[in-house]
Amino acid sequence: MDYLEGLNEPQHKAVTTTEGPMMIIAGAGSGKTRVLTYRIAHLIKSKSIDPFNILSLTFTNKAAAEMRNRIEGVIGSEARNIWMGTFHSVFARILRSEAAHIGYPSNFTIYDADDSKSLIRTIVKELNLDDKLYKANIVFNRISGAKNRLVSYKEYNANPAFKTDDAQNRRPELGKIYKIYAERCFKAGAMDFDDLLFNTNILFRDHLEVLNKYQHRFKYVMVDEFQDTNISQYLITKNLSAVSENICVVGDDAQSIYAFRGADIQNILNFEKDYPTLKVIKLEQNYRSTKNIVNAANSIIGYNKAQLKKNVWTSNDEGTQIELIKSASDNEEGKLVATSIFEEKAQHQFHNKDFAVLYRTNSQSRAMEESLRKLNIKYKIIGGLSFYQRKEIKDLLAYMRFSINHNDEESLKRIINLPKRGIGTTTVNKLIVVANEHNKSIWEVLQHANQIVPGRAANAIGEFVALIKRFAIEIEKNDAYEAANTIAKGSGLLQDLYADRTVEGLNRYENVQELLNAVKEFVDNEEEVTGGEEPKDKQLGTFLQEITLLTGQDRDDDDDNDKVTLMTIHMAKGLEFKNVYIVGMEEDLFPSQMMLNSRADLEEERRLFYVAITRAEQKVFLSYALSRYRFGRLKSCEPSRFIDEIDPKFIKESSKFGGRTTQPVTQVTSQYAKNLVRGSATKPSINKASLQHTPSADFAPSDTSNLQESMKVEHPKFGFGKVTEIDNSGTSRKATVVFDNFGEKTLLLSFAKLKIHT
DNA sequence: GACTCCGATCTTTTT
DNA sequence: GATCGGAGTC
Repeated sequence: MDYLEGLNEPQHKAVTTTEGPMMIIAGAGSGKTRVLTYRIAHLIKSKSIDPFNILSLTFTNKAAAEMRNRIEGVIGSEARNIWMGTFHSVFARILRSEAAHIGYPSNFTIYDADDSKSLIRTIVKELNLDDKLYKANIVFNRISGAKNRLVSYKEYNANPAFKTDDAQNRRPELGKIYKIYAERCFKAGAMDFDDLLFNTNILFRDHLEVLNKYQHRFKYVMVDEFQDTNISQYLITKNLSAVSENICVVGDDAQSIYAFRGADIQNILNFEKDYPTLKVIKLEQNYRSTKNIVNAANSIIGYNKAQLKKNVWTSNDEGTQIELIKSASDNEEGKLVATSIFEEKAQHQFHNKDFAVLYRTNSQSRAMEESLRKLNIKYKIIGGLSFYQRKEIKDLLAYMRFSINHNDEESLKRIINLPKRGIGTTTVNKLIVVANEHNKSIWEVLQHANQIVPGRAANAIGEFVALIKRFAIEIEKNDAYEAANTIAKGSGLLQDLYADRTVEGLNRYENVQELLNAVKEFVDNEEEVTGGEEPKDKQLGTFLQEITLLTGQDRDDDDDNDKVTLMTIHMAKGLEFKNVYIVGMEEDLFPSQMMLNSRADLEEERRLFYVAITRAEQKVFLSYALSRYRFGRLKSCEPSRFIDEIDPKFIKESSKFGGRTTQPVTQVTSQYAKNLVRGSATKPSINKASLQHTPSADFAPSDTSNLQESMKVEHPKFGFGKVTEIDNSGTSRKATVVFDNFGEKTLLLSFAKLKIHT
């Protein structure tokens, strides 16, 4: 088989070992996608397995589509029949055809996180609970966590452990909210993201004949990014492959970064116990990065205790050291990074697309964008506030959703008075309360509105109902594009936006047009995204499902590819770039203070750092600022502890930018700008002293320029220690310190946070 | 019921 | 620096 040529030994084994349970531990850059692709091709070509019997779960739909293309290149058009996609999209599809078994309509709506939180807010209000205490985010996370561990609201309320736990957190009513939330979703014919997995589990648990059907269909199951699956997902795959036991999981424990949404690293560590005959293959050779990058990454991840043994290595070139860029403020950081990209491009003939800027939080993109724009460097942002979260888009989508599923409460609330029809919140709330009290569906209540609300509102509702009925017929009869057009025009949304001639209004109008284009593209597009046996249908409902389940990377449909990519580190999973800038390398930002406060999981943050660095093929830049705007306030920052953790051999300060005298910050706060407009402005309150590097009140590092051997020092993280060696030989000074509790460490003096004790 | 203005609050990360 | 909700007014 020609496709087997050029594989190294473990890769070859991973491709050709097809039977029985198997785990592939794939280090960063070890050619995992290649292995997965060829493995499927091999199953079909050499083992004559029907593509129809293969299920491959990937991290993004885009990855699935690309893999399908590559397999098609090897085996031909048969590849179309492989079931491929994300957990959510594959099982949403299965749930649609099996919905009746669990009492759902097959046209159920999928609630995104915004819908879920909005519903939670409504419930909290209805129960007269304190919305400061029962914040939508907190409640939602709690419910989500329960569902991901397969705890139903009944089990939740029956288990005293949850009760006492909630009571201790001063939120005793959480169980009640969970119950009402679940009931309301069910009544609205809606599933949230977690329900897609939760209900699949219920379906398989309670309907063995259904499980059996899929067990026999999916004779070979593959799971990519296994380290980021949660218990719910794990159980689905385990059940599906219980008959054939041909389950192959691929993952890297060092890249597990989704514990916060229920991913359980124990899945990977316990897999062996569940499958005693498990074969384990390790892919340890890195083909992506330079030696310097691989070794630096290894030196970081070495600090983690929880990990499987593996030895990632590369035969690639040595490469250059990681460069450290220091700046006075977040705005200057943007400037320096943009300038650096500009210069790298000029010096080494790189293209824009060879660069990625990675950050911990989405809000960090702003400063970068500004600077890149100023230097005329094209960029694109992956993730963040997506197109589909814009108000005008959500409004139109809500019309579509409600026209398909007349009980979708969240969509109804969005559109019933949009454009204004004289149906106010008082009326809507009354209707919802009546529906819930009499256990009637919203749709039913709407049709008898005249018995509940005054004549004028009732008339308006009557017209609204007629409108929706018209749309429903339209959707039934026509393809998605025609239906979407009718809805956009018939609802009055399009005219409303057209009438608004402001810049924002024009923008919104264009966005809606763009959405309609996307529907058109969907209708025209012959490609299948999810795979499976049915011919692709061009119904509006299918379009809606696809866009709700798009992952961040899926949404990257920019035709102009030569752009610098900006995204969070989470979004960068599975991608690679020639050069990577990791910005905002500051304590409390990365590692995130929030993460450390809420879950105390420094190791996950470190894995995130590991993921970020290993995206790069050639060069890594780390950047930190000494001050940064957060919550509209300028705060001083200290360099991240992660910088210290890199073995100094692999890192150096950027000769171009390190230590340059920096501009004072001239930005003013939004409050100041507002006051200025009102004419009541007081002086801008930028404190110049705050620009100086003052890590924390109780730990002020000393000037290390006169640090000498055998001096006693203190470090904020490592505690007390003694200097054993000062190294002045290189471009930057280094000190070796033996810490009382942490042993010997070598620190770069120019940014070492050391306090000298004389 | 619609509209406007002000202040509070928030920011991890995502399907 | 954006969004949301509440209060006040038409």
